Order: sequence, then structure tokens, then C-alpha cells
Amino acid sequence: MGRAVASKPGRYRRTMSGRPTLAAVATRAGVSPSTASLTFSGSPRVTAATRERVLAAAATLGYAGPDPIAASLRRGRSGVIAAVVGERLLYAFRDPVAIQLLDGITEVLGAHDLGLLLLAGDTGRPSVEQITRISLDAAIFATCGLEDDPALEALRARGVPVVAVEGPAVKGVTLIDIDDRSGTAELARHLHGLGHRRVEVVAMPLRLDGIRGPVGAARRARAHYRDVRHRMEGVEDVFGPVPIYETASNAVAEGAAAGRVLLDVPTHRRPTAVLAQSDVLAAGVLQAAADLGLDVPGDVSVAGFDGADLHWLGTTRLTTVVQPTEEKGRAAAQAAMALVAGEHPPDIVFPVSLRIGTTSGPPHPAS
Amino acid sequence: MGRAVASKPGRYRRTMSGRPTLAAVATRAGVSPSTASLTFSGSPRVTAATRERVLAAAATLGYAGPDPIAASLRRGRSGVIAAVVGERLLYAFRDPVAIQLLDGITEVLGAHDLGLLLLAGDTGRPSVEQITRISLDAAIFATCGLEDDPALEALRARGVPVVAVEGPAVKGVTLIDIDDRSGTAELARHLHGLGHRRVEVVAMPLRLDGIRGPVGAARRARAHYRDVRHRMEGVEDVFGPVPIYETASNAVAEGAAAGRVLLDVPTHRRPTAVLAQSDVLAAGVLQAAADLGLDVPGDVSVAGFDGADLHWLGTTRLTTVVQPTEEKGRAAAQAAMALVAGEHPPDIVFPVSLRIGTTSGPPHPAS
DNA sequence: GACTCCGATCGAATCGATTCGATACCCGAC
DNA sequence: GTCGGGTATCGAATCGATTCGATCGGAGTC
Repeated sequence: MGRAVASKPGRYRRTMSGRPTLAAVATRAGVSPSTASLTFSGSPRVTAATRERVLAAAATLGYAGPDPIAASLRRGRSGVIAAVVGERLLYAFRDPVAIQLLDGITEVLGAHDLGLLLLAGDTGRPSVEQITRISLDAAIFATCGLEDDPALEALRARGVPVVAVEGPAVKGVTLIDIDDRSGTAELARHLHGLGHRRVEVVAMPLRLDGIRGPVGAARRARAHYRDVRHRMEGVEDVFGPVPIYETASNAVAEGAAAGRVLLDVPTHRRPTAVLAQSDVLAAGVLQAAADLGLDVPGDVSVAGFDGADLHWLGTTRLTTVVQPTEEKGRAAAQAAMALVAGEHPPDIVFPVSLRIGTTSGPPHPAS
Repeated sequence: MGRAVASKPGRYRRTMSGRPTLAAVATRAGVSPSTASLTFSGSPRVTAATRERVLAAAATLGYAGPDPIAASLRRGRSGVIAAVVGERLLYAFRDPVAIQLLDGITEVLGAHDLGLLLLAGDTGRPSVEQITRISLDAAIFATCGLEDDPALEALRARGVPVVAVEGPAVKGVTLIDIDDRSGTAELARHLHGLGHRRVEVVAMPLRLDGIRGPVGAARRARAHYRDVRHRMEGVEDVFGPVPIYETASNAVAEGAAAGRVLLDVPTHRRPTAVLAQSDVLAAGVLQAAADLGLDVPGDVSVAGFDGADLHWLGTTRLTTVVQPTEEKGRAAAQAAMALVAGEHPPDIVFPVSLRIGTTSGPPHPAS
């Protein structure tokens, strides 16, 4: 018990960053590294007394628990699941649906102490470099999934399991989907039943090239996104071919611009109903209608899709198709976790439901 | 070249997940693991010919590059930086400022192939478990930073460097801030100059307890968030003590509710100007004013803070204090990277600037 | 008092790459 | 022909933990 012994109480090995290692804690506690490890993993095979000693040693040395990186290497997983967001966050998160989806995802991942990594693209896609440098257990294509996405390619090459929310529909990818087509068709039937015959569609972007305007057959055939396609088809199931106006992005301003184009025409050529492919676009159309002094639904009915809560609409209740966005997110997260566990979760298609609000009504008899 | 030899072309070691390892590729290419590693790290010390052979071997075996986890362990970094978001994403991301901040962060991180991990709290704070399980190189408190945050505690215990955006101001944490106080004061002077004398403040939450209503002295003293405090002080610097109405969250609906309370009173008691602490809240106040049939700025001037682009405001240009949100994000990311590199980046305070819009004007002479 | 049996603890291999210093080789020069 | 210098490649240690099977010690039983 001489001073020489007592004077070097902290001479244990430390990590590069200067922090102690599990081995150091074990030494200090007078146990083997294995026992120390067992202690921190909360194994019941460790005596309470031993546990105490290990924890005390850890406290003394300022050890905050096993290094996650080393643990990840040994375990073969990182505990991180990526959400791939095609655009810059600034644009992607303008979409309340995207946010709600992500919220559902984090809800499930957080409950399992998993982390959500955002893989966003500056110009379009997240860099493949990012994907190869960061350790991921799985990836969820949250928005903008494309069949020929290079990010998808990179993930598959690495053997990272992939979940896609509303596409891309690729073999080996678990798909979490909603019934876009029949949901839209139900909405279309509602409008048709009200007497509407002259309807037009305001579509979300068919491709990521910033083009807006009327959609011709050629363009139509090259529609990239599954949900966009299905929502067009749903309308056509009821009304047959209808004019489609494509927006450059899923934003209120885009919807407003489209709305002005469609509504600022002589009455006899004006559609009696506008079906926007999203609530956000519909909000824009409503704005355009208001600017033009048109009454909704008196002069024109407006419908959306998503059932997003657009707080800025005030008391207007948009007629729309409600999808279980948050549940989609939860399901996606669960599927991702199942894939990580080596299971083969099934694809899922969630049902949607029509919600009739205050923005749809019968057209003018004259129309 | 008998069949027996040719039939076993791929007998190299593979990882647990069934993927080949760098060592396997090296063996196959007839080089040492070191050389293979050098090849993948793009070292110029490797001959073109050798590089070719290694890459060919990798292609044959289906090797997509070094395992990020193993590389992380060796390098001592994971390439992941966390953004701590206090609330659920669903609420946090309703705030356009938060999104813009995050966008700025991802812009910088993405350019360096770093990943952004979202640490969100379901009920309040992100779980400490998450922090101890996931490997982080640094963390950025993006919103809702509190001095006594257990998450902050956990991060520091692990030795993870921390950057805070607008608080918490704690020793050892790099602070990225804006000049809330003098910015608000400038705005207040503008209104004072217009002739306003009866002004009220709609404040963001002072604490995370869901309380809304007039703020008394006791409550005022316990204001938790730095930006909220500073924005109150800025107003008082010009007007002296003014009534403050606290909202339960930074949302349009909350602003609207507060607006109704403040504006739905007899004219002589109605404030001639309302200073909301954020543009989102101001949007709500505008909505309330419209609902009450009040003209802005005729009957009441409304001002916000942030300079967020609220696309749903239409043509109304809010009088507000513009802060460089995106740049704040970029600075935060850069500070985080500097900390990871072992540097000591300085705290930063960004200036803000008054932007006079269409929602402020002189009060009624009668008032 | 010897023999099992059971459970707490330990040893050692392993996860997959990175990196530094050493080696081996090739070319030119003396 | 040999030596020096420079460079492409290699060996081996290391990053920090996890985990399986082995070991050791003590309690219970005949």
C-alpha cells in the first residue's frame, strides 16, 4: 500500500481519442474483458457484486460504455437505417406527406434505438460516395424512388437491404405501397356522380427534369414515378382521357401556377373540377381560384390526394383521398428491420379512403 | 485446366453476411491486403496495372468496396454527424426554419460525404440509448437545445463534440447564434417610428410544457430558450415592458389562437401592432386578423421573425427580421467538422436584418 | 469425504479494414 | 559489376469490442 503503488491509479490503456477502453475497465475492476462486456450488455449471467465492481471501475475511469463502432464491427450491424430523399431537404420537406412519413419511420426506429440517417441529394440523388462510406443496415427509399437510381444500384452492390415506399418496384426490394389507382378512381367517381364531365388533372412531376405544362402522349408514356402514373390512371378509369397539366415540383406555388393556367380561361372551356395529385398542389389551385375570384366549389370543384393536414388552409376542408402516411412510415421501418434480421417481409399495399370536404360540389347547371 | 480446378473459382473467404472481404480480393488479385486497401483508397502509390488487377478481382467476386464499419473502427470515425431535434419530426419540421437549417447542414456534410443522422425525441428528447448505441463523430443541437438536456449529458460523457444552434450555451460547446436581441430591437424601432405605442408580443414556447397564455413575471423568469428570451428583450429595449402571450408550440394554429385572443377585443384595448416571435406565428396572427375582418396593416400591424418563405401567404409580404438560416446550418456543419478534426472553431453570431413588408404601417390616428 | 452438477468467469478467436515501417526490386551511374 | 536511390508492394500490428466453449470453484448428495 506504499505511495508508489497508489500514485499511479489511472495507468490504463486508452483509446486514440483518449478515452478508456473496455479492457481498461476490466483490468481496473479485476475481471476479464469478457465479463466486463457481459456486464455492459446487461447479461443476467453476471453477479450483482461483479457488476457493481465493473460499473464502479467504469465510473472511475470515465468510461461511458462500449464503443459503438467496435461493437458494430463485431455484431455486423451499425444500428443505422437510411432514408433516401431524392431532392434537397429544403424541397423534399416542403411536402407534409414526406415529413409525416419520416415521422412514422422515426417512431418505430427510435423505439428500437436505431438511428435514421438522411441521405439527401443536392442535385438530384444522394452521392454514391456517401453510400459507400457510411455504414447502413438498410435503406428506405422515402420519396422519389426510381427504378434506375444509381443510389439503388450502389446499395444493392453493397448488399444493403432496401425498402421502397411507393416505388421503385424492383425485384429484391420490399415495397410499401398504397392503392393510388382505386383511391383516385373513387374520388373521380364522386365527382362524376356530382355531375362533373369537364375535369382536368394537375399532376406531380412525371420526371425530375423541371418541366411543367400540358402532358402529351409521349411524355405521358415516360412517366417515371409509380404513384403519379397510378393517380392518372385512376382518373381515367372513370372519366377516360382527360387533360393533364404537369407541375415542376410538388409545391403550393406550382399548384397555383397550374391553377391559373387551367382556370383563367373562358367559362365554357374551364374545367368544372380540378383533380390535383396532391393536397399541396390542390392548395395551390385553391389559391389560384381565389385570386381569380372563383368560388369553390360553386365555380369549380377542387380535390387533392394525401389527407395531409395543411394548417394554412384555414377552415376549408379539402376533398381528398386520405392515405395512412404515418402508418406507411411505420411499416417501412418495420420492413427494414425485418430485412436486417434476415427475414423476408411481404410487400404491403395500404388502402386509402375518400374524404369529402367543402371543396367539391355539383357543377353549375350551365356548364 | 481440368474441370476439378475450374469448378471452384470462387473459394475465397467471405464476410458473415456472405460478402467477400478485402483480403479475399487481395488474394484473388495476387496482392497483399495492404495493396488492395491502398487501391481502394485511391492511393497514387499503386501502379495502374496493379490497380487494374485488384479492381478486376473485386468485380469478379462482387466486392463493392471496403466495409464502412471496419474502416470506421480503424479510422476512429464513423462519418456520421447527428442533428438533435427535440420534438417529433412531425412537429419540428412544421417549422420552415428548422428545415432550412437542416438543409444548410446537409449541404455541407453531403459535400464531404458525411452523413446526417436525425436524433429526434418522441416524447421530448431523443433516447440516450440511441446515443450510446450509434456511432457519431459529432452532434449538432439543431432545435430546442436546453442547458440541462440529458442527451447533451450523454454526448459529452461519450466525448462526442457538440455544436449548438441558438443554445444551449454551455462550456465546451461551439455556439452558432444570431443576434436575436438587436434584430428584434430594430424591428421594434421600426414600429415605434411608425407611431405604435400599444404593442403586444406573441411568443414561442418559453418551456416545453404546453402552456399557453399571458406570461407573468414568474414564468418569464423561467424562460428556457435563449432565442425566446432575447427576442423578448429586444422588444423591451424599445417599448419597455409589453404584454407577452405565450404559445404552446411554434405553429400557425397556435399563432392564430393567440391572435384571436389579442385581437378580438374592443378597439381601444386592441394592440396596434403584434410582434410574433416567428414568421409561422405571425402567419397565424394574420389569419386571425383576417378572420376577424381586421385590415393589415390598417387596423393592426403584424411582424414576424426569421424571414422564412411561407409560400402559403400568397402575395402578402410579412414585415420580419431576416436571419441567415441556411448559412447558420452551413456554419454549424463546418464547426462540427472542425471539432471532429480536433480544431477549436470559434462561436459565431450572425447578424440579422429588418425586412419591411406589407404587414406594417402607421396605426390609426385614433388609436 | 468424494463426486456431480451448475453457474459465474475467463481465454482466445474474430469482425474487416488501415497504416507504418520494412523489403525487394529495378534502373541508372560510377 | 556493384552500389545508391527511389518506388511499388508487403507484413504485421492495431482499432475496441463480442461471444463461444472451456474452466474453475462451490454447493449438494450419497
